Amino acid sequence: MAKIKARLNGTKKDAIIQSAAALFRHKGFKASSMRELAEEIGVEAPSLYNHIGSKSELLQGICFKIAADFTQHLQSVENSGNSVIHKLEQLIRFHIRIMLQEYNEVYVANHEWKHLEEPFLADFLNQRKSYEKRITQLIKDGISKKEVKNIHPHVAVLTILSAVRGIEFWQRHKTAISTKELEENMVDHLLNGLTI
Amino acid sequence: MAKIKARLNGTKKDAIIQSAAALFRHKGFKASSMRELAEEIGVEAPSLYNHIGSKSELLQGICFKIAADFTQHLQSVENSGNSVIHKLEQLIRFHIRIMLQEYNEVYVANHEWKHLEEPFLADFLNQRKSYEKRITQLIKDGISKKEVKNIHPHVAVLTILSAVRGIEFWQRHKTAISTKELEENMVDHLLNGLTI
DNA sequence: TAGAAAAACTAATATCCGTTAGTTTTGTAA
DNA sequence: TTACAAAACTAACGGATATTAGTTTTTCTA
Repeated sequence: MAKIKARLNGTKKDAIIQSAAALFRHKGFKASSMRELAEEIGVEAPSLYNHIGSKSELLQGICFKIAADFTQHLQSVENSGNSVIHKLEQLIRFHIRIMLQEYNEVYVANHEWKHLEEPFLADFLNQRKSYEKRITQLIKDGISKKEVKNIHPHVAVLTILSAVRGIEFWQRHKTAISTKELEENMVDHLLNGLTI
Repeated sequence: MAKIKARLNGTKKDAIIQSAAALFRHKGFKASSMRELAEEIGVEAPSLYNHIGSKSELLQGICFKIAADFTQHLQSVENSGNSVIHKLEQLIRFHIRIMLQEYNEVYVANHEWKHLEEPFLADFLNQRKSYEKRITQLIKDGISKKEVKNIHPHVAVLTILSAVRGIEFWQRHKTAISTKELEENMVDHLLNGLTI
């Protein structure tokens, strides 16, 4: 029987990908070896290849899974009939939650995508670009509806997406503040600013 | 005579560090080889060792140079007698400027520090922590002086520092917007928010 | 319980890496 | 021009890497 334990739901391949995400997050993709990954799972390195195709494939699995999650959520936000500010709030909250929930995967997608090989690299970057573009359009709509101040839309998107990525740092202080408090404060800051 | 050209001001070692920063930024530290670095400079790999001690030393040079720049600037801001909001503005503007000015070095310090070896890794992380802590204290002061809204100070610092790091992405669109416009918009967004 | 399929193992390979040793070339100063 | 020092070169080493081939063990199914 396989020594590689599948999580209660999911294949062994999924279990490997999950371990890989943790390892890649901790050491970086290039600095992570298949031998290390195998050891963490309790198996010899070549045994991994009964379940996966290659090391690169692991990175691809992680990056495209996360990209799909974000794209799908954006789609549903766009389709909701809410105000622009409310849509932005939904997006910010989703980013924060998925960052806390699937920390390793999101971190890897954010930091290690450059080690994707073509044509996956180009595909990934296109998806990112399209995601940014759609949020930029959202802000433009907000400006023309006078819901949002007349700010440079692309700069605003950049500011929001980057700020939200910073939740990565929060993993260290997880106990010091609740998810809810973190969410409320960051949403308030990004939408309403710091001044009284 | 040396084929390695020193920049008009600076030693050959400095020229190597500068090339290393560009290479590490583009491919990541672990994925960058000394042979690649040498080729970019127009020399064989072993020749580099007439000027530098090791690959690790290059990363150290980059990371600690940037850390020192930020710490020094924070010191001067703390010593200025300005209001808290103005101090925050100064910090944000400095981050944006140095990010645009020393892009490669800042990027590497932000993304590749985890490949520092001990005791340098611990030293670097301590400096980061201290930097964050001092800005957190700044915001606390602002709150008690009623200059800043009653927000969670650590979350605010996180939001600002992360947002500002996102200028990295801006290198791609450099022509589309001026530094000044970028600065004004981001400062306005982070201090005053998005709503009208 | 027998046979098939899945998944583990060992051994090995070719490649790449940072770095050292030893030598030769180049530039500088007398 | 000669001697010294700086910095280039070639060759090579020891170690790590992802992956393959071939074999044995384990597990599932009938």
